[in-house]
Amino acid sequence: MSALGFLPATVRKSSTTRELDAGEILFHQGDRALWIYEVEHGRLRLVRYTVDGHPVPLHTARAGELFAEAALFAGTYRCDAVASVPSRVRVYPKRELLAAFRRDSTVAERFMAILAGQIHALRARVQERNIRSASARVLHHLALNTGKDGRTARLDGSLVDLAAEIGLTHEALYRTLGRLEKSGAIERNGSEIMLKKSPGL
Amino acid sequence: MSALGFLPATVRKSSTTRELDAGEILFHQGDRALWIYEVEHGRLRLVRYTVDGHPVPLHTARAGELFAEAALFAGTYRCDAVASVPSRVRVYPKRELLAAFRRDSTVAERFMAILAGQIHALRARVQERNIRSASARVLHHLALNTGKDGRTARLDGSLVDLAAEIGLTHEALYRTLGRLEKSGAIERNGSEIMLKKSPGL
DNA sequence: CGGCGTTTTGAGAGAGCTCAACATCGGTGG
DNA sequence: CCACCGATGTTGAGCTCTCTCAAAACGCCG
Repeated sequence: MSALGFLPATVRKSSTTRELDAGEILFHQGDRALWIYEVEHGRLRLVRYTVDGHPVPLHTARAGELFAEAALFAGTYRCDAVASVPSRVRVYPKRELLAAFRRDSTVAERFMAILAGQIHALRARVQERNIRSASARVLHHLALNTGKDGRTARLDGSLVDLAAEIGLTHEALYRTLGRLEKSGAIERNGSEIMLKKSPGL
Repeated sequence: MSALGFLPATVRKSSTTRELDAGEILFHQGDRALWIYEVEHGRLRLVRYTVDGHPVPLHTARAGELFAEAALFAGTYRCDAVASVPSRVRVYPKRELLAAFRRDSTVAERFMAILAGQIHALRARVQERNIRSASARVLHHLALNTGKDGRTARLDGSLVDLAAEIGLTHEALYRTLGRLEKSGAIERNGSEIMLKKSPGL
C-alpha cells in the first residue's frame, strides 16, 4: 500500500503513524529534521515564511505522497507542515532509512528510483501548467495519464479534484470536457475518458 | 561547475560530451537507456509520442540541468530528447554511476540529495503556476529566490528569461514589475530586486 | 552607422474566472 | 420513510486580466 513498501522489515517496523486534526502542525521550519513522511490520508500544506512573516506556499502533499524527503540530507526542516484537513501520516525515522541505504545499496537504488519518478511527474506537471488553453491542457493531461492502451484515461477522484490537479476551475473543466466530447475529441463513459483523435497539442 | 561535481574521479573521467545541432536528436523513446545527461549549454526538449503519433511535450531541459535520471532505473528511454538550439550535453554512463553508488554509499546519498532538491524546486514551481495573478506570482517567485538577507533577489538572466521561467509573457512581467515598484512593494536596482513589504501572497 | 536583443508602453480581444442558480445523489437523523 | 444537507455535476452571464499584436526607445557590438 505504501510507496515505500520495498523497505526492509526492520525499517518498516521502525515507522509509526500520526493523526493530525485540521490545522494541526506536523513540524516547524527550523525544527531538527529527524523524520520523513508519507501521507496516508488527508492533505498537508508545506509553507515557508519570509523574513517578515508572510507565508509562501510551497506545496500541498496529498494522499500517497512522500514529503520532506529533503530532510534526509538537511539538518532542519525548511518549511512548516500543516494539515489542511484531518490527516494521517506515516513517519519514517531518517536514521533508520539512511542506515538501510548504507546497508543495502539496492534499497538506496529503489528509493532513488522513486525520487526520479517524482521528478518526471513534476516536470510534466510544470509543462502542463505552461499550456494556457483549457482544452489543450486537458488533452495533455489525459494523454499523459492513459492506461495500457495509450488511449483511455481513468478518473480516480471527482472532477473537482481533477480540476484542482490541472489548475482549472471545476466550471471550466466541465465546459471543456463538454466541448471536447461534442467535437469528438474524447468520449466519456462514466469514470473513463477515451481519446479519439488527439488534435495538435 | 557540474551539478555532479562530487562524483569520484573514476566516474567523472568516464563521462564524455556531445555537441548537438538545433533539431538534432539525442535519444529516441524506446532506445536502450545507457546514459544520463547534463545540459552544459543550450536547451533540449523532452517529448513523448502518443499512440497516434502526436507529440506531448514533457519538459525542457536547460543549461546546468540533469535529465533522463529516470533512465538509471529503467531499461529504455520513455521519451525523445531533441535539441531546440545548438547544445552540448555531458554524458554519464549509467553503469559507472550505479557502480559508484554501490561502491560508496555517500556518493549515492549525494545523488539522492540532488534529486530531493530538484523535487523541492519543482514542487515550488508547480505551486507558483497555480497562482493566477501576475503580481502575486512574481512576488511568490521573488520571495523564494531571495539571497541570504531574505529580502533581495538577484536576476541572473534577462527579464525575458525570467518571464519564461515563471510562465508570463515578457510584456506582462514588465508591466507587473512596474506596477509593483510604483506601489512600493518592491524596489529595483539594476539586476537586484528588493522586497519591501510583501502583501498577502 | 546599422542591426539585434532587451526594455517599455499602448490598444484590443479572448479565455477563463467569478458569482449565481439549479439538478442530482447519497447519507443522516428525526 | 421522508426531510434535510453537503458534495458533485452542470449551465449561464458578465468581468477582469493576461495575451496578442504593434510600435518605439535603448544599449551593445560588429
